Amino acid sequence: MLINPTKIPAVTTADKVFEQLQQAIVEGEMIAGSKISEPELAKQLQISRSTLREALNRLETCHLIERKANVGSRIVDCTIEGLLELYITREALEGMACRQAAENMTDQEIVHMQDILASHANEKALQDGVAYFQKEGDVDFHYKVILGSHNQQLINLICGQLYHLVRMYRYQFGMQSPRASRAFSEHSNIIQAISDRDGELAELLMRRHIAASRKNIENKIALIKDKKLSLEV
Amino acid sequence: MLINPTKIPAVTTADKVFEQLQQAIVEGEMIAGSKISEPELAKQLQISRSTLREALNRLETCHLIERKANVGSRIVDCTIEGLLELYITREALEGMACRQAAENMTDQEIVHMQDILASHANEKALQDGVAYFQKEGDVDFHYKVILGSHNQQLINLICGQLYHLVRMYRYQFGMQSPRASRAFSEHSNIIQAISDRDGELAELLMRRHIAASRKNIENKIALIKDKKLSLEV
DNA sequence: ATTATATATTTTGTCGACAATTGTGTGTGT
DNA sequence: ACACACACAATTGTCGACAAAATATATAAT
Repeated sequence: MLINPTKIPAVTTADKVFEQLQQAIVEGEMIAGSKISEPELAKQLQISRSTLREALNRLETCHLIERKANVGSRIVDCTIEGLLELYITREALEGMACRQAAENMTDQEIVHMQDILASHANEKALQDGVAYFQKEGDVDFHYKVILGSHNQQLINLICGQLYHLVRMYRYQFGMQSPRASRAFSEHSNIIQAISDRDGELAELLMRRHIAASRKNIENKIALIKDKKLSLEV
Repeated sequence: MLINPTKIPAVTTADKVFEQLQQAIVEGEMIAGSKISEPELAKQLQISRSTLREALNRLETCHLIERKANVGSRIVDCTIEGLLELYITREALEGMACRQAAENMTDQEIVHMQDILASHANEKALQDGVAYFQKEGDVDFHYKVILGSHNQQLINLICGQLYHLVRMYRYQFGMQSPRASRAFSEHSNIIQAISDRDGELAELLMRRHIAASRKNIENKIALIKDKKLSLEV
C-alpha cells in the first residue's frame, strides 16, 4: 500500500478521521463538488462536530476541500484547468527537488533508488502492460526523489499537500499512466543524472518528464474537443 | 500597508485572531521558537480556546507554527537552513509563475505593472538609499508577477503560505534588501521579458534574481563564519 | 545524593450546548 | 405575475466543561 512518507502515526481521533476522509475523497467515495454537512457527517462518523472540524481544517490545507465563512465546506471538484495547473506546479517543484536531490542525496540513497528501479523493471517484465504496479511505482519513484532533496520545505509542500490532489485527479480521471515504458526509461535517465551529481540535467529531465505527461493530457483533451465538434456538426 | 492580495475580508473572529497572531509572529512580537500556551493566550485575547485553536490551525498551514499531538504548538524558529530552503523553493515557484505570467498576463496587466515600476523608480530617486520603499516595492512587484501567472495553484501556494514565512525571515534577520538598485534593474528586465511574451527568458531572469539574493545571503553567512573562526583562533 | 516510582498538576483533545449567520419559504403589496 | 419583506429552519461559529495525555513534583528506596 502506498503511504505518505512524511506521515507520522495518527494518534488523535481527528487524525484518523482526517485520513479516512482523505482516502474517501481521493478515491471518489465522497463525490467531488458536493457540499459537506457537518452535523450529518459527524453523526455518521460518530464523533463530535469539533473533532470533525479539526479534520476538515487539515483537509483544507491539502486543498481537498474548500471552506467559505458562515457557508460551509465543499469537496473540491476536478477540472481540466485545475489538473493542468497542478502539472505546472509539479513541474516547478519536482524539477527543483530533483536538482537538489542530485546535490544532496547520499550515495547510499542513490544506490537504494537504483535498486528500486531495477525491481520495478522486473515487475514490468512480468506484468507487461499492467499499469497498476508501474503507476504506484511511478509515485514511489517521485517520492524518493523528493525526499532525496533533503529540503524540508519542498518535501512538505509536495508530499504533504500537492500529492493528495495528484492522487485524487488520478482516481477521478482514471489515468492509467499509459506511458509506462516510456516513463520507465525517463526515470532511468533521471537517476543517472542524479548519480552523476548533475543537478542541472536532473532538473531538466524531471521537468521534461512531467511536462510530457501534461502535454499528453492536453492532446487527449484536444482530441475530445475535436470529437465533440465533429459530433455537433 | 502591505496586504496579502489573496486576502478576503476577515469576517469571523477566528480570522481576525489569525491575522493578529500572524502579524505578531512575523514582526517578532511573539518570539520565534517559544511555546504557545493555549489557555493563557486565549485568556489574553479574551476568546475561547476553540476559537484560538481554529486560528492556530491556519497559522500551521502557513508554517508559522508547528504542532505536535498531545504536546502543543511552538512558533517556528528561523534558521539559516530554513532561510536557504525557502529561497530554493521560491526560485522554483516564482520562476514558473514568471514564465506563466509571460504567457497569461493581459496587456492591460502588463501596462499596469510597468506603471508601478516607473513610480518605484521615482520613489527610489527621491529616497535613494532608503530601503523601506524598495523593500515593500520588491514584495509588491513579486506579488504582481505571481498574480499575473493566472495559476490559482501557484498563487495559493506562494501568496497564501510561503510569503508569510518570507516576511517573517525579513523581519527576524533584519534584511534591509541592500541590493536595491540592482534589484530594480533586474525587475525592469523581467518585465521586459514578460511584455515580450518570452516565458523562457522571464523564468530564467526571475530565477537568477532570486538566486542572486540567496547567494548574497550565503556570502554573508560565510563571512560571519570566517569572523567567528578568526575570533576563536 | 541520586534514581525510580507514584502522585499531582497542567495541557491538550473531545464533547455537547448556545449564539450568530445564512438560505428558504411564505405572505403581502403593487 | 413579480418583487419585496418578514419570519422560520438549518447550518456554522463560539463557548465552557469534561476526559485523556503529558509534564512537573514529591516521596521513597538504594
